[in-house]
Amino acid sequence: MLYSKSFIFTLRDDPKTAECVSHKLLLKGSYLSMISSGIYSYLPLGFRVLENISNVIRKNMNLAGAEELLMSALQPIEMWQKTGRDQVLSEVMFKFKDRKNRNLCLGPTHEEEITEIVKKFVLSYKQLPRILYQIQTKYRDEVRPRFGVVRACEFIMKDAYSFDADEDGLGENYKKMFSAYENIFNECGLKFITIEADSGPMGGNASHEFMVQAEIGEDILLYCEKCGKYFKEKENCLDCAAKLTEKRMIEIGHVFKLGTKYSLAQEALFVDKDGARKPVIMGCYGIGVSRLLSAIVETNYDEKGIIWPKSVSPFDVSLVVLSENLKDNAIALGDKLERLGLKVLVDERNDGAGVKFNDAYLLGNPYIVIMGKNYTSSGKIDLEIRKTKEKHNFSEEELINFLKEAYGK
RNA sequence: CGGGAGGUAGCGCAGUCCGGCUAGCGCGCUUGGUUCGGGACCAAGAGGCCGAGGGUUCAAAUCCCUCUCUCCCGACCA
Repeated sequence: MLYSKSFIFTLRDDPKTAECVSHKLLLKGSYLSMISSGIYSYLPLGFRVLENISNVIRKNMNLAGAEELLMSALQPIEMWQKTGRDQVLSEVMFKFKDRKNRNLCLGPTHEEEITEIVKKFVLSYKQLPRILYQIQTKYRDEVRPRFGVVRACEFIMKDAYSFDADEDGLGENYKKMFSAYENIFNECGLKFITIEADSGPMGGNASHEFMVQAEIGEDILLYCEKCGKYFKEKENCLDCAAKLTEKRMIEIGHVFKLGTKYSLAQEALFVDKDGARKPVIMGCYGIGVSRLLSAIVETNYDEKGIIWPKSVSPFDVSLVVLSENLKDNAIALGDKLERLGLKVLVDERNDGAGVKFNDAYLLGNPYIVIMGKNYTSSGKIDLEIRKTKEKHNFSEEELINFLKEAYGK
């Protein structure tokens, strides 16, 4: 992909409307475009990262035996009346009427809808257990949207729902999802912690939150420097009694054991082995996909810009060409790398070296490859690792082998 | 929803107290030339209903009123 043909328009100055690091860098790097407060469009770069995150999630959900579907965002209010959550979530729902005067909302979450679907098809214990998930846009009329895509009114969420015939089954699925989440966040380069949480308006009897530490975190946990443990309560460390310090945390995922709250209210019943009709036992598991964009940046950046983990970066390589007469060579090298399955952004713009380097640092792709006077004089290509700043001087063949190895190609 | 800060060119800002504007500056953009391994230089250009509406005044970006949008702190947050 050629830089000059890409929809990449970095800003030189920090955007004024952004205060926090991730929001600033995502706007500055033209990953996002703000439409209104809490409403964002993902530009091609941002969309690439979103897709990469989604694919990490898909891979791990599928491995855990979950099946992907896509539910409607448009929902009739009546669906919510059975569980009473039309009242509970009334404030956050975007509500309106259709031409037949029917009350609709844009789904803020999907427990009710998935329960209606499962109720229709799952009639026997033989059809259990199941895990279904989707990656879909949610709508919440937030009181105070903030930090860009961290808390937005329209956002992308991965929501999964498990269905079991008994508590043991739920326990197993809960564990499966829990460890899938650990894999997902690890692969996304996030240093997360887990903590037991209240289930709040979701209902249910057990839940864990996955959190990363960041300045802009909206939740506060107490941290023990000695034990490296986090606590919710304002006591001293339960292990070593040391004083605790406050840490701000971003919630990136949340898993809940829902039990029968929804299945009872919506009469999602199945016939068990003993012939009795019983409510299906549910769990739900959410990841803020668009929020991860911010969370990853918030925890992976330096003074020059973003440092994407390899798993989610928009490109694998920023190939910077510093001489106009090397353009063709660079494009040829880019093609070669792309045929190996690498994503390469060839910066062949007629701009000074500083501009190109700074943009490469800002955009944050893991490898910066430089073709310039070293190539002209000795056929050598420079490579800089964005994260470690480590530099190499390679022949073309060495470079290709290095990148092949780095990406297991 | 309470408190605070803001809205002037695509982006970042000055000007607002103390009215005189035919509204500036930097970046970016266009054209030509010189540069070309670290946000280059010269020359010539284009680009604004000064957030919106009303008022005061000979005269409003500037003063007054109303509204609106954005950001921050807090409350809230599946």
